[in-house]
Amino acid sequence: MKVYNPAEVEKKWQKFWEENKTYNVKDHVEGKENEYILIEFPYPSGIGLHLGHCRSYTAIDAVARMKRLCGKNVLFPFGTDAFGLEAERTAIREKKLPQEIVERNIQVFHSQLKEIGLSFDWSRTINSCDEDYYKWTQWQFIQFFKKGLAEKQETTVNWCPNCGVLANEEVEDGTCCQCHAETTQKAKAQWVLKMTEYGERLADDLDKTDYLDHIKLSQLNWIGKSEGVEVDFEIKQGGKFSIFTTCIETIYGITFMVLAPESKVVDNLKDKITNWDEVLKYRAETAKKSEFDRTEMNKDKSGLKLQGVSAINPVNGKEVDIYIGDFVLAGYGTGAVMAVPTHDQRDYEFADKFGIPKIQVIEGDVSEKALEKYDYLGKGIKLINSEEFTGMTVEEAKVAITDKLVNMGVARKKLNFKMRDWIFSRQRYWGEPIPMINCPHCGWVPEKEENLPLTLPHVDSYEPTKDGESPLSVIPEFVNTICPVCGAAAKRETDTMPGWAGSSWYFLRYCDPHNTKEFASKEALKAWLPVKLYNGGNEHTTRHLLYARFWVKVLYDLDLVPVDEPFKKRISQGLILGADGKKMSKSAGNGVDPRIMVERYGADSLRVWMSFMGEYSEKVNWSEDGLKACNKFLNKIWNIQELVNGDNPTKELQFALNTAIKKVTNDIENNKFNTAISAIMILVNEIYKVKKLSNDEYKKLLLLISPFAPHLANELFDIMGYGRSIEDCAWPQVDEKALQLDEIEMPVQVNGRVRAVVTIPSSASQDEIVEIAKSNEEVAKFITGNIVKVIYVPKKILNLIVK
RNA sequence: GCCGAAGUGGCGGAAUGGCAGACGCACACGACUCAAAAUCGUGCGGGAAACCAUGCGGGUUCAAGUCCCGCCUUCGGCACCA
Repeated sequence: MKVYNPAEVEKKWQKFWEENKTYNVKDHVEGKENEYILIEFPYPSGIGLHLGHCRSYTAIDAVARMKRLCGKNVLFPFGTDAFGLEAERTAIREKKLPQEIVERNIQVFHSQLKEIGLSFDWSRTINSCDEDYYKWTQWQFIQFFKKGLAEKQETTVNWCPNCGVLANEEVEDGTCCQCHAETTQKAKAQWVLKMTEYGERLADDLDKTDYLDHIKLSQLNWIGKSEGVEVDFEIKQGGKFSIFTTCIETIYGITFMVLAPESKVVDNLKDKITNWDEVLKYRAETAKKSEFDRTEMNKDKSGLKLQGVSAINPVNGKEVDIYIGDFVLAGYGTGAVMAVPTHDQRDYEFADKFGIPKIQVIEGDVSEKALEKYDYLGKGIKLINSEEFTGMTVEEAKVAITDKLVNMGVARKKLNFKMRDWIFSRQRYWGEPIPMINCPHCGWVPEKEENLPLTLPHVDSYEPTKDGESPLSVIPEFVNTICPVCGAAAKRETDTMPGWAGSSWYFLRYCDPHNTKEFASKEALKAWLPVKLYNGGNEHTTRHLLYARFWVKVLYDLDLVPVDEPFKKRISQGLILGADGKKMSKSAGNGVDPRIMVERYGADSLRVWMSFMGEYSEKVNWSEDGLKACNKFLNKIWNIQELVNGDNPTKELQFALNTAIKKVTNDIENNKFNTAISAIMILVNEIYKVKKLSNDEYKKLLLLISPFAPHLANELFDIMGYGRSIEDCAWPQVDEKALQLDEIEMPVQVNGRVRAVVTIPSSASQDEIVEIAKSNEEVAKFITGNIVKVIYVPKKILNLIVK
């Protein structure tokens, strides 16, 4: 017998798969059901594949491999997401073009992925920064625009006086991470996709998916759908503004109103406001704070009373003061709130700080803190101090007050979303150019679709400009163009799209990656969608997932894709931390290069260890000892060759084998890879105990390990003459008969404590089992009185309650 | 702060409300060997025992790592990193 040599075996099979295009898939195969299994396409960083990629890719590869053996026609594609700030910064640092860096990195990625034996369909590889890919990203943006879902809006950006617009992660404690200048918030017109129009469907359609519960919950919380009322407030000195509230029942408790400091309403009142200087000062202070700082609950409440103006509460005509406060954001809701200190803790603290009176309108104790909706809803609590509504329950009053205001014509029922529209502009070089043209006569018009892709010009300098405009804005050949509608001289949009753009639809392109007429044909999309299993990082369970769902819903409404939910099931892998329990990083020096591990122990050992090291969705600490152990385990499987003894299945092994088949099948299906491996280990231990097995039993063992250790399993298939390739075989079926036992072990408790484990015939009745239990010495010792109750859970436990 | 997740032996981790610690690592002992490595086998939470043990404090239950209430700690996200 040859010794197990992973390097040799793995090279052989990787070559075999490549030459035979084993994992290339057709859209239709007679008699086979299609199944689409997807991993998030990575950013191809220069470091190459890291352990985190290995963990998720090898685990999901195991799912794909098992599904194929189960007779499914499996699409399991790979691509790279190369646009974005990270690539741009790397390029600036290395003084190279992003294009060059990306190309180099992708090559490294591909070869590394092949070295760990992933069963991707390499004929479908895509890359989000390729022209024939982003052509379609641009084309889809134009469809969004034509549908009225893309428009320029006034937004706020982080502003550094030296470096221009900054990403949030480039701002540290109010200073620029590059030059350490103080940053401010600045208004800027940007392209926005109107995602809030899809808010309700994005929330409700989660019911159509099988996402893990916590992922659904994260999505729902992010969307933050709330039902409430939008109410108009007249300003005594002229004009009006609206607020949104989910607590209309507290409207009689209003003692002040708060506007966002930068609100247009405030500008309109400029002549009436007698402390305008203070307003300007407060605005300047606010501009220094990030949104995060502004809305943080624990911070000191800040605000400013607008002197000389007041608002009228429409429900009772009462006059109340108007404040500006930085915790109210101009871009969120209506940019104004009603304040009821007795029933909202933030308003309570604000009122205390500014000496504003409080009016209690709901029964309860408000002497120390506000009585909030979580305290009073659903308990039949009644209103006070609310004119004709006094004495109604909160729930009755909600309806009655809304009706009254709606009838008065000053209010509307409304859905509000915490989720905001998607800011789609970046003043960066390394992204898809937004294919829009600003014509002095026609306004914003899209580039002609036949002219796409609008290519990103190759330039020497692509660092952000000092004036905060995109690097493209200083390239006259790019900027100057003619209007596609009227032919007048016009200027191109110079902003590029965010990294999220290409990743919002790449899974559609995999269905038909070489199509030059459409982003994908209807037939191909129909053949594969929806994605059956989508795996990605936990950090993407809110935003990327939401953007992709939104994008697909829009395309669905345009009749361009056949599904309105792209992903049936979504799961996430946990992080791999360093051996020291800290995040792997260069500075911590705790990083591990998968290539070196493959060199030392082989790809199959690494694959098995990745799956075995812990619960898939939980973080784990790296340990090379565990990898060594997996190598040892594969060696044991290799050495079983010598124990194979004829073709008669041994009865003693059948129970262990079928238990393993059942467990491994269920576990892979449910993404419990660690216990799947442990089930195979138990089987192998059993084989070593019995020391002989049949060809059929060995073959089934090899099939069970093949999703995790495909090279080893294929090689042993070859050696044992079970077939040239494991791909031609079927996944083993459970023989339920082999799982039937004549006798079972039954733990016996007395008063809830296990006192013995007795062996009982599996056919025994409850009474018989009680008799067997009572006659057990250990049990009898603890039966010191009468048995007053017997709790028997078949096949689980017997509990005797003694008094 | 808000949203989400996690906390179990020396370590990684198992456990549809039903024998806590499966499986593995490390360790110890034994077999093989001149010897070592490799391999194979045995043992392995604490405690003499009664019992005590799943981050902390309460509760529900015949029975709680698991369910409920209140805390603590760690990690991820919070909209221009993707």
